[in-house]
Amino acid sequence: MKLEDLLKTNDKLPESRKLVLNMIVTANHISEKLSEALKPFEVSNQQFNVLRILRGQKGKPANMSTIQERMVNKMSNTTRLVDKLIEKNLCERIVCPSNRRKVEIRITENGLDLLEQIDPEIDKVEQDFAMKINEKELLSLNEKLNELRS
Amino acid sequence: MKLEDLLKTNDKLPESRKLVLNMIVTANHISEKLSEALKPFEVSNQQFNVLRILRGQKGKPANMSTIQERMVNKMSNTTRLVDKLIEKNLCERIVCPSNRRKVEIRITENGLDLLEQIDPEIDKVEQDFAMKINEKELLSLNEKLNELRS
DNA sequence: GTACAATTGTTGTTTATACAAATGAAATTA
DNA sequence: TAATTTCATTTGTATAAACAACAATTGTAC
Repeated sequence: MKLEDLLKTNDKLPESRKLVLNMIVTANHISEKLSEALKPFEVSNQQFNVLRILRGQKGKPANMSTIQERMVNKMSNTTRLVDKLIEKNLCERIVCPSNRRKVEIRITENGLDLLEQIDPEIDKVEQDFAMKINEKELLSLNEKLNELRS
Repeated sequence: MKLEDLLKTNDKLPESRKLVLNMIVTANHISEKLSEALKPFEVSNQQFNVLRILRGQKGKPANMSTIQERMVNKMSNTTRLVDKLIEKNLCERIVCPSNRRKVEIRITENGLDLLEQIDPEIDKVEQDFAMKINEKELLSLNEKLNELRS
């Protein structure tokens, strides 16, 4: 959908402003699709993000700072996010034996099971989204997005 | 910055997933730049968005539903957002005389003055961001983002 | 005109987020 | 070894967002 139609404006916007608005609107759009897909599983985008990070550890536990630096949305409150996951028995927290300032967060069997159920749904959302452009465009778009953050 | 470095992952991600993550991360990045620029003026991204919509009315008042449909982040609570702007004397609300369910929101002189101060700062952020790619790429990127929402 | 549905905004409540300060443990240093 | 600094995480608090319920006004059918 054209940006101007979406924002229902008649004004001619400069391309740089269009880019900024387009980025934000498009990212919102895909975030909504993701959270819709996650809804039946009762986990938020952020909670899902943490679960995937924990699975990515492949058995090794993660501590708070590791999770935080790998998150898509850097947010201050990883503690409370992990608390939610623990309540749902999707991960567990143990005080690190070698350094008691640290904690070790580990995904549970339960959490791994849930991720396996969720995976195909998320793949579908991601592919439906990316499918809108062709393979070559996809690769170049990913490169361009990297450049925009430099 | 490369996405994999940003998320500090060693896993090879499929391009469709990269696109989704890249979009979200890049949009967060630009939103942060915007809210940094707005900070000295003590308005949030959303409040700024509403102010620009009101200015775009060119003298005509807007009602709640108009504002809502033009907002970049569709959010339920336009009422309270406008309340904040009224507190700061940046806009005013009058009950619509022809239909008393409706309200008419109008930007104040004060609000217009503030926008004039803010404008160059935001332009700068937008241009710094878009500058990272060349003019031709910028145009094609904007088109591609439109397609991704279709 | 009265009843009923639709429209337009507002409010209440719960949950999430941002930022700063506090806690408690470990490492450093004097 | 006592005091200080640094580190890793947690907690407090204020603000914002999401979602549902509510209220007021209008339009329409009878």
